Amino acid sequence: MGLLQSENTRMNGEMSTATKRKREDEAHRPDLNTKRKKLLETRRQLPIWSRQKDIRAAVREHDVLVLSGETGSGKSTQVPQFLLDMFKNGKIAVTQPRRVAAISLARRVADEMGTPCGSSSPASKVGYSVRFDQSTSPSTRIKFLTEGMLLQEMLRDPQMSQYSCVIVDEVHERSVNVDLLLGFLKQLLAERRQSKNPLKLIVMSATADIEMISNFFSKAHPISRGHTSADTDADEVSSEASWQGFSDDEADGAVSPDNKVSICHVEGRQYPVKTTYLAQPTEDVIDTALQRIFKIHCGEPMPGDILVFMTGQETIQSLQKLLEELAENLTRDYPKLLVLPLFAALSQPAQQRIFEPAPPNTRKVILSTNIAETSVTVPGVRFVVDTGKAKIKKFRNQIGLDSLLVKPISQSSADQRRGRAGRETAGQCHRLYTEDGFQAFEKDNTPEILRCDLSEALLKMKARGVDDVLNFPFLTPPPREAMEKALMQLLQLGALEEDGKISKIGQQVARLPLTPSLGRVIVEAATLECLAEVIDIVACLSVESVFLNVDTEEAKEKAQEARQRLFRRQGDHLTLLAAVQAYASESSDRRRWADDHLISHRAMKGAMDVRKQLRAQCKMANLFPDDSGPESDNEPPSEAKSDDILKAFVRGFMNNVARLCPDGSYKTFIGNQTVAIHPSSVLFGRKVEAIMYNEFVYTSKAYARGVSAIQLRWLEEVLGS
DNA sequence: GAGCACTGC
Repeated sequence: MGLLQSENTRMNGEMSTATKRKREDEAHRPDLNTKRKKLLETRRQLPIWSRQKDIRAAVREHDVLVLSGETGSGKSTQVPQFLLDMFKNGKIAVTQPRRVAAISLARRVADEMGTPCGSSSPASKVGYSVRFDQSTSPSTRIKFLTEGMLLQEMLRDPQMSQYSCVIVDEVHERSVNVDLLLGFLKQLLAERRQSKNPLKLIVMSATADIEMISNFFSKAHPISRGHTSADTDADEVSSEASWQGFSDDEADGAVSPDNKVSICHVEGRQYPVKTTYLAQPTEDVIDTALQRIFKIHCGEPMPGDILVFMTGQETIQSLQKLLEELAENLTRDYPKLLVLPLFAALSQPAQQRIFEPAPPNTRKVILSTNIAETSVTVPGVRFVVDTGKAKIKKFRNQIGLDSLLVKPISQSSADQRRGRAGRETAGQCHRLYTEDGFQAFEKDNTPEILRCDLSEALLKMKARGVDDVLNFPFLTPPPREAMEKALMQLLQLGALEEDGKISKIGQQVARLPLTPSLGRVIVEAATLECLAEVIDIVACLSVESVFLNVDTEEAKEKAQEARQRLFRRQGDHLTLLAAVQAYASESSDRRRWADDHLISHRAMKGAMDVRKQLRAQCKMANLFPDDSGPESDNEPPSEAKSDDILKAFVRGFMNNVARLCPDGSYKTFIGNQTVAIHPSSVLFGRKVEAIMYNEFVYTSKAYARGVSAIQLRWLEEVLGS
């Protein structure tokens, strides 16, 4: 009752809108039903439709179902609906790696079920929850969430008691979050099996790795006998070849007949794609791509757009220039060519252009980074040209440096790229490498957990009560040294006690949507009484670059002039603070202000969202001094306060300090590595006693990003605290 | 004097 009450109170503020929405929904109810019926026809055509009984039986009889299904099988939308009536007392959670996917799947499933979506009506059965946007109702039965969101929920409610079933989708992408989730869920399954409220888990992944995933779930936990399956209807289990209870398959007899994991494969629906390779490896992939694009354009009938996978902004823009020059010279016998770049840093309207239909008699060529491999679906593509390379980030824990280098992609990544040509009709994939080259690729992408700084993952585990992180059930255990390095880092931050248990500070940090270093900065700022200011800066650091890149000399001068008022000699941190304060106090036209200052409006809006969230969380954690609200006054900080702000950052980034050497270079305080100030920094080209930086990235050389000038004596001061 | 692929809380 109390809970219900507060739920109502919370909704009160929006009552008028909510009531209005409800009336609208009721008026549209016949519409919802018509839509549902119409969609039912489409659903029946999906490959997965005929497998409903199998899937239900498997979930009834086993704790875990590992389901592989290629693109177009319909698994993400249908499986939750197939299972819904089996879980009368709890919700079904469905995780997705990306926000847009979670939201659009929720909308689609709501339409298919003939129910309103999310918070639009209290009767809505399908909702979603992503950062900054939670849309559920008291009647929500199926909830789509991002992986990170479910992890946060798990920290607050370790038993996940509101869910009877968790579906983890797109596991083959192997984000750190999905690896953590699966480890936690494996432990939770064992706990909940003993309870009145057992948990079912469905893991959905690409075909290649279902065996390793089912091994993961069946191995370390001993088989439980006689678990609840009162309503089992054995007749429903079909014996199709692609369907296996694990016992049929396991030759070594390690798993008993009533094991708890089953696997199931569902065919996808893709059009055939003809694949070609080079006979000889190419020296100049841009030139080869250029020639191949023209060969396709001049040789293949219309319609059919071309999607080219490349490594980054720079190569994309140079190929775009070459293509446009050559396209000028095309005779009237050929269709026109429209070249469209696609990468994440591109403005939203520029990205939208790929969805607009091309003018008559024009073929689109989309030059894209990896963004088109998973995040963005480009319509109308019949031809894929694949350079076989991508920029891949890897953390080197010995020196605490991220490298971001061009590397060959994996075979599964190459196949994913190829699949982009067969979504609407039969297509072609032109691989700009040899078949031997393809065979030499790694089979799968290296899981992120083997490539990243582990401190955040380990802190989350500690916060969930996993004391022995070295023996955590990892799908792919990271090297011991990497984990030890991360534990050392957490200890140094004061997030762990000497005995390895999580500290009070660690608990506070783990709840924040930040890396442990940035979280520690927040906690330090609270004691130095500069929290509001530090939140503003941290908010900027956790979004894409606030200051826009400018290409031309002319634009650069203009930007320099417009931003002059914002620049602070101490460095990037106080400059970001000045930018946020100026933006926040701009009451009339913020977009125009951003444009005038060559500041990304999108990034600034993102920073304001993060700021709001961090302020709320810090208030909840009582990090603000008594009665002082999180509202900063937008006053420029005094000299002393500026120093405190930077000291707070030094507390979280003690290993990221470098001093100026007589030869004019900067060398890290720990490890004596050479580091250059990144050209995007306001300190670029300046010489100061010492610098502190948030990121240490190796691209063409080792760069420091997010840089401020500090005094070396602060280090001792901060360490004393 | 030279520039970061992509997600997520």
